[in-house]
Amino acid sequence: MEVTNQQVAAQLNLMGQLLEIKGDNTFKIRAFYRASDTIARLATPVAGMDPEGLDAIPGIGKNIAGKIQEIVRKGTFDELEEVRGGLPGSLIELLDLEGVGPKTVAALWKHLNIRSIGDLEQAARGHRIRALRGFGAKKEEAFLRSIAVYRARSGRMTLLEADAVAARVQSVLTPGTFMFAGSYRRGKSSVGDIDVVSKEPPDHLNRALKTVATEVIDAGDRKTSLRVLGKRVDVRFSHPAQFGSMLLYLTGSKAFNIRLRERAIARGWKLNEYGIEDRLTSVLREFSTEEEIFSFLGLEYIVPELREDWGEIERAETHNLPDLVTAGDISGDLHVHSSWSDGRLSIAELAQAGEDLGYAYLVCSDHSATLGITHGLDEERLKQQAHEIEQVNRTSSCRIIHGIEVDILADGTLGLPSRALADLDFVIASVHSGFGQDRDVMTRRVLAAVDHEQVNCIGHPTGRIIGQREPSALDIPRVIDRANETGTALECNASPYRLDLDDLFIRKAVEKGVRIAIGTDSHDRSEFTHMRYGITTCRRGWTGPGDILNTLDADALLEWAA
DNA sequence: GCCGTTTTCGGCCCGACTGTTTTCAGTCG
Repeated sequence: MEVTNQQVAAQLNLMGQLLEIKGDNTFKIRAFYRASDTIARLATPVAGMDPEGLDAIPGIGKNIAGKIQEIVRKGTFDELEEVRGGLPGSLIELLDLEGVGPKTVAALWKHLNIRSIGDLEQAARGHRIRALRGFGAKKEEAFLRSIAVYRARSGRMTLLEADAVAARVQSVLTPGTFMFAGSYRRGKSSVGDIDVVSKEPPDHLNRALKTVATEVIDAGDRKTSLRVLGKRVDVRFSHPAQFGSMLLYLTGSKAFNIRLRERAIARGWKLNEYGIEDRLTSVLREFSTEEEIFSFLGLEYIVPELREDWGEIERAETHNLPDLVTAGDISGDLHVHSSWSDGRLSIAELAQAGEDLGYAYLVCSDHSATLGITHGLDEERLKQQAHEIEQVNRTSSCRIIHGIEVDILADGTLGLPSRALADLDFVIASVHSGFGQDRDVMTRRVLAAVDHEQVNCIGHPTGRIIGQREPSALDIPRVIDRANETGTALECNASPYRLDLDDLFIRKAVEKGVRIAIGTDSHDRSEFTHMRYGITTCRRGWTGPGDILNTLDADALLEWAA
C-alpha cells in the first residue's frame, strides 16, 4: 500500500514535536515542521518522486529528502525511531493542551514523571506541580482548564458553524469598524478559529464581547481571546491609521506573512502588524489599507483566498495574478436534488428557486435507484420525471436540465444502464458506498466511471465529510489525468460539509485543463446559497471563469455535455 | 535542517499576554 503525503507529513511533524521536547536546535525543529507543512499540501504524491525531485521542493534539502524516502519504504525513519526510543510516546498528547508547550512537557516529565494527560490531571488536583520552580497555583488551574477544553473540543469548524460564530460576534460590533480575518477570511474549507480586527476602543469592546462569550481566555489593550459558542475567537484592536497592517497580519496565512516579512527585510525594512519600519531610521510608515502595503512592497494586490505562499507572491511581483471566478460569473447550479428522490422541492419549486437566484439553469440530478435509502430513480421513473421537467420548462425562465447523480458501484459499473443515461442531458457519477476500499481498487473504480461515455462529471470525488469522514484513498492525480483525456469534469461540491474537491486538487485539475463543475448538492431551498462556499473554494484553487462549467450559458453547457 | 541578486557560513518573522518572577521564560498566533 502506497504511503500518502499525509502520512509522510505526520511522521515529519512527529519528529519536530519530539525534538522540541528533547530541546534540540529550534531551527532544525522548524525545518521539520516546515517540511511537514509543505508535504501535507503537495498535490503530487511524494511516494513516486526521486531524490532530486524531493530536493527541488522549497524547504526540503538532501537530508529530509532522504528521510522522506525512508518513510515511503518503511513507514518511518531511523533517526525518528532513535529519538522516539528515548521519550515516552504519550508525552506528545500533552502538547495538544492549550498553554502547554515543549518546555513545560519536558519539565513535568523530568521532575514529576508526568507522562500523559491523566498524570497531569492527578498532579494538578493534588497540588503537586506548584512545588516546581516557575510553576504556581494558577498554572495548576490553567492545566485543569486546558484538560477540560481538550476533552470537550470538537475540532475545526465547518463554514456553516464558522458563520454562526461570526454572526454572534458581529452582533456586538459596530458596522464599518471591523473586518473578519484569518482562515475564515481566506475562505478555507474548514476553520479553526474566528479572527477579528477592530478599530473600536478596547475597553468598550471588551465589555461588549464578554456578553457573547462563554469564556474570556485573556483580555488586553491590544488583543483579546474568547470562547464563543465553544469556539475560539481572537480579536486585535487597531488604530484606524494602521488598520491595513493589522488586517494583513491577522489574515495570514502564516507562511504568507513570513514571506512578506522576508521581502521587507531584503529592502532594509521590518514588517509587523503596525506598519513597515525602516531599520536604519526606525521611522514607522503606517497603512490604513492592505492595498497600500502591497503597493509599497512592489506587489499587485493579492486577494485573501490566494494568500498561502503557493506561488502567488511571485505572480504578484510580475503583475500576473490569475483572473479568478466571481459569483457574477455563475449562470447556474450543476447539482441539485428534487422530491423525486431525497430532496424537498418539486421540479416546479426548483425552477422557482432558480428564478429567484437569477440562474439561467439548474441541473436536476437525483439519485439512481441503486442507493436504497433515498428511493432513487429507475428507468421508468426517469421517463416520468423527464415529462414533468418538460412541462415546467415551458413557463420557467430558469431551465431545468435533466440530469442524474448515478451511483458508481463497488466494481466501477454504474447504477443505471447506458441506454437510460443516454436520454439525460448531464450525468454526474458519484461514490456513495465502500469508502474504505484501498487505493488501487478505489482508483480503478472511479477511473471506470471517468471512462464511461455517458458520464459528464464525477461528483464529490473523495467522499470526505468534514470532521466526520476522511477522504477515500482515491489517487486524485491519476483521476485528473484521465478526466483530461476523456473530457470529464470534476465536481467542486459546494456543501459546507464536503467542499470536495478541495482547493489543492482543484488547482491541480485546472492546471491540467480539467473543467470544474460547482454543485451545491441542494436538498432544500436554504442550501442553494452554499454556492458561495464552492466559488470561494474554486478561487482558492486559482480558477478563472473559463475553468468553471457553471459560467457557460445553458446551450453551451448542453453542447459541452453532448 | 535549509538556504543564497550582499552569503557555502551564519543567519533563520515578529510581537502580545500570562505567570512567576523582580527581568523573563514560555506559549501562542
